[in-house]
Amino acid sequence: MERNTRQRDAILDVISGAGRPLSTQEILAAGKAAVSSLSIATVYRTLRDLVAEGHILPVKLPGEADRYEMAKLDDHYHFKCSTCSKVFDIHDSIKKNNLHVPRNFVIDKYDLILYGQCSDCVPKH
Amino acid sequence: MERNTRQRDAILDVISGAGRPLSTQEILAAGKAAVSSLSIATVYRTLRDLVAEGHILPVKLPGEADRYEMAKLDDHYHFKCSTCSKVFDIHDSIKKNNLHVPRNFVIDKYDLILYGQCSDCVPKH
DNA sequence: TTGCTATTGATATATTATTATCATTCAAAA
DNA sequence: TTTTGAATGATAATAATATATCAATAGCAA
Repeated sequence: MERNTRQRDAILDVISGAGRPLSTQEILAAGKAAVSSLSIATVYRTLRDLVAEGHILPVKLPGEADRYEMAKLDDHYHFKCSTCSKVFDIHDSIKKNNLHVPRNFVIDKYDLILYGQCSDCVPKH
Repeated sequence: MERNTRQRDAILDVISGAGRPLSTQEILAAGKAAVSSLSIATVYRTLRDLVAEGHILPVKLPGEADRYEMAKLDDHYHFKCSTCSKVFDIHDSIKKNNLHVPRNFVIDKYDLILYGQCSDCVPKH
């Protein structure tokens, strides 16, 4: 129950080569360059398996479908360009002692998402 | 085309009295205390109108339906309790010069969401 | 009060993302 | 090579929200 298929290789290559989280449609489109018959069903199935195996992680943004990126990246948060909708990794972290919560609340983790314009979409002056 | 209905008043009262963002189901349940016939369709319609009029704002969390809170609250971010699923306002902000983005990226706004246990759900020692 | 019509309640429908189904294909063991 | 069943592709089914429909109700102006 574990075969090395061209589809699976293509999908993992696309994600590991992207450098930013990709949507299922981006993965489908880029994967077709390697396997033109690639189907969206295979994309979803393979993503589910790769997540279960710990190779990739879903990136969740409010009101949007999951994107995917390699697991085991350094601490980072995400930047979404409001114009082109691409999401970028920001390799940085905020210090937990900069976060203030009410008495007796306990923080497990946080999600920080920045919104704005990426360098390709910011208006040139 | 603008009537003051008991339903609309009840919904706005529920939101303004909550002190934290509420889901549509929470609004429906709490609103029924004032108008027992209240329907989910009216909740959605009224929320849409209240957003359009600028009275309330949607609070978006990854992978979840919108919650709603009063507009024009001070700067704050959100804390979601992983146990009871309630979302709380944290009246604080992070300084934009603590955020680092690539050259030529421009930040418009950010979303910070903390996850953990609220005071009601944190295990007592 | 009455009458008009915006709003409501109940429910059907739309939307969007993801999963299930199943005949066909193909990876890989023999 | 041949064989076998896991994986694929195409598409139907599901799930979870949110919107549209429409007869009945109820604000509110006269």
